[in-house]
Amino acid sequence: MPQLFAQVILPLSLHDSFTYKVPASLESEIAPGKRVIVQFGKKKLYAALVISLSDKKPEDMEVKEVQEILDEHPIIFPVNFKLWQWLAQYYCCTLGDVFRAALPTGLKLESKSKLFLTGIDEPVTLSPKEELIIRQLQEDVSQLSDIEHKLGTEFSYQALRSLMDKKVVYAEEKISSKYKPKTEAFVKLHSSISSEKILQEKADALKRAKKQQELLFHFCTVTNVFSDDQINEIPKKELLAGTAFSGNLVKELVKKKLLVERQKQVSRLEEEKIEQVSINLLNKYQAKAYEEIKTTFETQQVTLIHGITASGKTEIYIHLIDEMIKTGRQALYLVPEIALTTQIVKRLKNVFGNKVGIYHSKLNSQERVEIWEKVLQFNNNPKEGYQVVLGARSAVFLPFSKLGIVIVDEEHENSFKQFDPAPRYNARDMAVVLGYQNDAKVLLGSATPSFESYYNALKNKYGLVNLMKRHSEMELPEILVADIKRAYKRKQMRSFLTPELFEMMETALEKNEQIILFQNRRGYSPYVECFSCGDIPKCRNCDVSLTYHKYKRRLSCHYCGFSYQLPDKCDNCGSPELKTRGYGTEKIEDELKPLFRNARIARMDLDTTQSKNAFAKIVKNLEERKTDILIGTQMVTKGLDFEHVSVVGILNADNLINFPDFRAHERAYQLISQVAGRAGRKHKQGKVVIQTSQPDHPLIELIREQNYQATLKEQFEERQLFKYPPFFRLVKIVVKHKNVQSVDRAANQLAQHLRKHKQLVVMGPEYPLISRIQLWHHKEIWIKIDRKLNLDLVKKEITAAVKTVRHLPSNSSCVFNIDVDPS
DNA sequence: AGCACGCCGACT
DNA sequence: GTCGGCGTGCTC
Repeated sequence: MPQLFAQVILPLSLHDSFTYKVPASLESEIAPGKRVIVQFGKKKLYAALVISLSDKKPEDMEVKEVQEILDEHPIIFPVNFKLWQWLAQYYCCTLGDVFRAALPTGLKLESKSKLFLTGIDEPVTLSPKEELIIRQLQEDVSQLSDIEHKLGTEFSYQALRSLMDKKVVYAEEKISSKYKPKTEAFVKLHSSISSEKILQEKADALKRAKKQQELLFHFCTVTNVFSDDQINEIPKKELLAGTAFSGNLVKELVKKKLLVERQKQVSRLEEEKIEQVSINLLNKYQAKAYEEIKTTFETQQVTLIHGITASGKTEIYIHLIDEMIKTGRQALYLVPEIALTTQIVKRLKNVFGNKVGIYHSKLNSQERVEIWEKVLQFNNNPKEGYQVVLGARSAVFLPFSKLGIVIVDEEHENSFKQFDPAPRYNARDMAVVLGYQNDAKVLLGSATPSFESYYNALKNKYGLVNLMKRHSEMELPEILVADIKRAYKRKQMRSFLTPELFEMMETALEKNEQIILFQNRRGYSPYVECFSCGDIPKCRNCDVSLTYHKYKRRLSCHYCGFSYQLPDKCDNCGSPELKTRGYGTEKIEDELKPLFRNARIARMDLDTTQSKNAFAKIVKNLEERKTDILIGTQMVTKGLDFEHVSVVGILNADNLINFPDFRAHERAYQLISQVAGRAGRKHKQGKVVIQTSQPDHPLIELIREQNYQATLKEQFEERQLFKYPPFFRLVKIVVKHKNVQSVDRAANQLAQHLRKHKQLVVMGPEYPLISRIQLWHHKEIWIKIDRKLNLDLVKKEITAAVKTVRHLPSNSSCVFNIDVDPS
């Protein structure tokens, strides 16, 4: 038999795959899609993924051997790998990047250098730095990276090498599995006890060990032993729960061969007992939309549903999923990260029970591996595996084998786009590709569709279904515009509130109704300023002013996390008068208290939702009407259904409208509409107040009318004129370096190379809004690509240009990030 | 991403 | 003279 070789990819940002010899002993077991341990480079070990096998020996090179096979079955299917390849190509990244993004951490392994004492006790003289390393090893810290970290500048490679030369210390590469199945002790009756009679005899024999006898009887009661609905085996924990029996009694009974105890593998995923309910009936508008979607699916792979907030899209999704899974296929339901609230999760579990898996970033890596396996399992064992997955963007990578439908809710959300690291993918666009590759239907849903998706629908690339009726006879909210500037001039402002909003809030509170206030900035104030010299404290790593957080009394950078105690005098001139400027959510909360003394006020932003259940708690309090006024950032726009919110205030629309980005108007429209959608539930018309200093701005008027079509039209004209999506494709290249001159030079070189391709519109290089982040200087080049051009070819040219410039002298420490379809 | 190799400045 | 900085290129 000829020598077998395996092509593998590594979890590193490398373009090529690598070939390893397959030893004869592993030949029968190796297969594409399985992970193997290989050595790569001098000493590092990795879990690599086999992508193909061949018997051709690679020429002119030494080939190492596969050391071990990690998986019994492939962990991805060929169709999943097809998506990986598409992704690497489309987003101009390596397969290694995709590998890293796709697999949960628990399935990615990398060796660590570990140091050990040889145990030689001959007196050797050691230098102080050598002593330090020895001391760490004696304290049982053996991982090299830990020692380096703990000793900091005191660590020296020279000292380590010298210790190894003296044979006091030796090093080894260790790779170990991060995923350990969870086990639990289970107890069952000993197999020799085969009848009730034997059991009775054995129990009688225990009369001198009263406690043991009692426990045995207790066991028989809880397991219904020898009855029809007998439980064979129960968790020890459950057996002892609520009793005074000790674990030692179980041991005694095991010793006497009455019971058997063993460790059994259990799932980490909580199997809550959730009440199964039957699927809701659709109202006539929902039913009509549902039928329309099915009709479009006959001719279209992808359909967009434009359904206003509270029109009941979720129920339609559930009906579509239900229908699909009855045919034995799988469903993927994608939502933006923060929309993964208990509400949708609960609803889905209610309807689909344990067929549903939830996949999001708050899960730990062990739980993620178990979900991965359950999705994988569906192929061979549909009863045990997950047929429906509700997840955030990374759920597109789960190993589906029989995908039938993909639903992307809130498809306009930019949290579907991954910024960093590569692959910079958009899960909504990947969902469309998933649809084509798996012959699955794709439904994109939004109250304010992204202009890209709507364009595709208008061009008949996607089907389009409208749902413009709110359920339960709810009316659309009334939207009012309040002029901040005028109120200021007339000295009518109360703190940050215009008289219009203030009065509405008072009335609402009197009627015991709830209020949501939206402000797009967290912290107390976005910056502080010295009253005498005008100095504004800035981050020392980034090109931004520091945000003041009053509760922590700290100035902190929202880009790198750098923070320090608020100084009591100006760092520049020593004046004690530091003024806070602008409004963050924290300050709003602070100033609201004296204005509405009896109201219960809560805040929802990144700072108040860090702990695991904080978000759910805030939502719960609002639902249970323990909160009167909720102040929040973007977060309040997502998936919250509140019945008693009658007033929504947008505190300052100016910074949304004036944001220097071609999508600013689209975003402002979406954001304000989404927040506005929180107002007015059941039977009552809600009120929305938009505070702005530009009440006559055309966009404000369009938002007030909730005129999506006109906003779209106005923006389409502008985008066509200035060559922006959806008419042109965009690729953004970010050049980074710790040194300004180096970024400038490299970025200019790159722009020059790109401009050789006459068909490309190359903008820049320019400094972005924040030109330095974590000591790295940034410069951006934007490329506008005509949709008529061959995109693959253009990307090859761009990648080639980046490659050329990267290899130009002294550019090697420059970082080049290619971002396709930046958001 | 690591890691080694090689070329230049700082110090015993 | 050597140590160690970093810039460069390779890893099956």
